[in-house]
Amino acid sequence: MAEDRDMPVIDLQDSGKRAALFERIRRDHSVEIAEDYVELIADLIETNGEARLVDLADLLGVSRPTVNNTIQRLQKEGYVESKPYRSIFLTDKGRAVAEHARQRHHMVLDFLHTIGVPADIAEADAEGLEHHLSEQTLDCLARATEALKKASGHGDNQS
Amino acid sequence: MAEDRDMPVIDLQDSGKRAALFERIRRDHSVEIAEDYVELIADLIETNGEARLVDLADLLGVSRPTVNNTIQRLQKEGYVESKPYRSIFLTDKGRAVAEHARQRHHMVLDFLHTIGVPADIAEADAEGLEHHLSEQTLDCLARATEALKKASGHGDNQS
DNA sequence: ATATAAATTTAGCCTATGCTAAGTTTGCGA
DNA sequence: TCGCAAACTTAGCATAGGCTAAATTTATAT
Repeated sequence: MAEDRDMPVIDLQDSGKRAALFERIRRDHSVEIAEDYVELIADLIETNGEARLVDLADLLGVSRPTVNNTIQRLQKEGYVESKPYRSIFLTDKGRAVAEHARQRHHMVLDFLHTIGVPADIAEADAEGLEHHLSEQTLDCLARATEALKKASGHGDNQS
Repeated sequence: MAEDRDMPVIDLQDSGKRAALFERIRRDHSVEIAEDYVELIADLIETNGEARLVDLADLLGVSRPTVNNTIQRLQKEGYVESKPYRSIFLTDKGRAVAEHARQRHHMVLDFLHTIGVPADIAEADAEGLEHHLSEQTLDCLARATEALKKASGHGDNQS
């Protein structure tokens, strides 16, 4: 069991590089919620014709005031638009983010299904993963998914 | 490319299921930081013999008081132990979490390398992804990595 | 031995995200 | 039309995670 195991080998010298990684994580967090909201708002508008605060709260599992707060932040940041007591709309910026988020969501889900993760677990994990993929990783993931599909179904592909 | 595309199809009926997914995300967030700290503390102890607050702060890219706050929370939650003005130690619980986190980190990194993500991008993405993988997905990911390695190098491709 | 530097802690502030309880507005039905 | 219920907002609170500035403690070097 004497592999290379860990080799953490921390350069206390240049901690800046490592610090930058964590900085990205922290930055991502604030974007994550925006993406979840915006994606859900897009879905609601498509299926219901409008996005109401009360539906968002139910679907997100948080209280109405919480949604209200966040919507106001998202409005300040230019993702959504809404007038008091009216339903919520996406700005162009918001729509772009929603579309992007949805693409990533589909891709991650497709990948997870392809490697054999059960549907419900895939749904849950995708929700967490989709916010942490760079464009390049997304590309590689798409190619890997294709490769795996071909490899597994080379004789006969089910589904 | 006219696939099934979106099909959001929101069940306003049972929003509980969807809400549970987001609840998991929120819960994960509080665990994420704990994992990052604990993993880093383990690395520091291995390489330096001890984990000092000042090194953690530098490596994480946050201020010393911030680390101090978090360490105190982690102590309350039973991950670490430290007496005032002394360096930081892991509890058994903390060591277990660190080991688990490290395994996941390695696995994610191995996978990302295998699908051709450049090393520096893989490092950055792994940092975000590793906290959002269920055990089952981790298993599937390990198998997929093996499959891809075999597939790409089955004749004798270089590296 | 003691001054000084380095490390840690405390105090006080900010923002984001949650909450409940208590107003307002809107809109529908009688 | 007008009252009431549902939807939304405001107010006030909590926690987590950031920060800077100012103690305080520890360790080092002369």
